[in-house]
Amino acid sequence: MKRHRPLPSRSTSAGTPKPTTTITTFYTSKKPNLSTLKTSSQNTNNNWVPLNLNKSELNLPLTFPTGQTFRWKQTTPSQFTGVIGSHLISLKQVQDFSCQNDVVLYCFHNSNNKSAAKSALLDFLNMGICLQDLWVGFSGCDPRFADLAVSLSGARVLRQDPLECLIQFICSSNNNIKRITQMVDFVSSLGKFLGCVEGVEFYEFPSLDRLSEVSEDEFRKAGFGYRAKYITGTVKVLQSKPGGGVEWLASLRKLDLQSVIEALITLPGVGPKVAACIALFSLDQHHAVPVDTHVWKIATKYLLPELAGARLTPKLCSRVADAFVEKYGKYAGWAQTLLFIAELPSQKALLQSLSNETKEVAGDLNPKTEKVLNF
DNA sequence: CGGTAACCTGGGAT
DNA sequence: AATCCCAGGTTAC
Repeated sequence: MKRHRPLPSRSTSAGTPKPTTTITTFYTSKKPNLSTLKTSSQNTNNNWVPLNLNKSELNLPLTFPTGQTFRWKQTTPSQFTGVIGSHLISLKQVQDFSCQNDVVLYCFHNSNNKSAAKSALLDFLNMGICLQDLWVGFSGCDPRFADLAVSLSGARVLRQDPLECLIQFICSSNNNIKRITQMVDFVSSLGKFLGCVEGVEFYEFPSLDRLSEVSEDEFRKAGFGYRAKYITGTVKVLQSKPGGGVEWLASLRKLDLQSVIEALITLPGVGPKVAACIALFSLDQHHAVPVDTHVWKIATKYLLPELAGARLTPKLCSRVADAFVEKYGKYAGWAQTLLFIAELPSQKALLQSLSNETKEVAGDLNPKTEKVLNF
């Protein structure tokens, strides 16, 4: 149907016969020097501090590795590590036997200013919003949501830095998680090195100016494919904004969803889906609903069965988003997040095994299997 | 203006 | 072995 491997495209390396794929070194982004390494590895004796919440407000594995950020890494089985601004932070979930519940702890690896780091963390976690309250509402208007919520509690929407979010989701288009992560890692490595945790390197996200120093060709060599020109193009447009691109992005937080989407899709590489992701995950647009292939399947299955079989066009895209808002209200994006997670192969397997525990025999592993019975 | 064919890339299915 | 298909889409025709 589609797919033809045509002519070498116009813009890039037409005249340069590349001696095959030697991963050239880019912009030697200052190798981590010994002193920084030292300050960051001192934290094997770091102190963990409890956050005042439990698993139903924040479940780490249902929040970090589920596609809203590609910058956080699982550094131990129970621990996730990432960067917020210039703060290198780990979170981990442990059992608290005294109250029969899981507790989330945090640890600052490089922050002199603990209170600044703490407020940055709470802001990033969107802690001003009570997940349980939202879910009570969603469960009330959707019994299927209520079922899923029991097994998947604590799937929270983060409040990320807009530039960081924008670049990540430009990388995500028509792409798979593994390669998206590689690409985001490359972008990250352009920023200031902050330290290692469990052998994993962490960097501050690069500034717009730093990003503008990287050419389309360099992004291509780093494996960005046709998204290379999206990145350089978007960076250029942002830099042209009066007052600066970062300010411009931040100003979108005060606008209504429609205006936010319209503004974002003027950036190259940003269409309706990516715009909705940026709006929801970084611009306080809680009712933005990113409609991708997964959500489309969910919608045609449960929400708009009359559209089953149709292809996902931009128009239907917004129709699905509208249907979500109609059903779930002002925080429809948060509802979508859980429904999306439930569709992920990993979670699907988990839900399946949970049901099998009560059914003793592993039955149908077909992902098409409808909701599992709970006795 | 709405619908389709290209588009980088790599892994898995046919 | 050669193609096709898909992965949290966007763009240009």
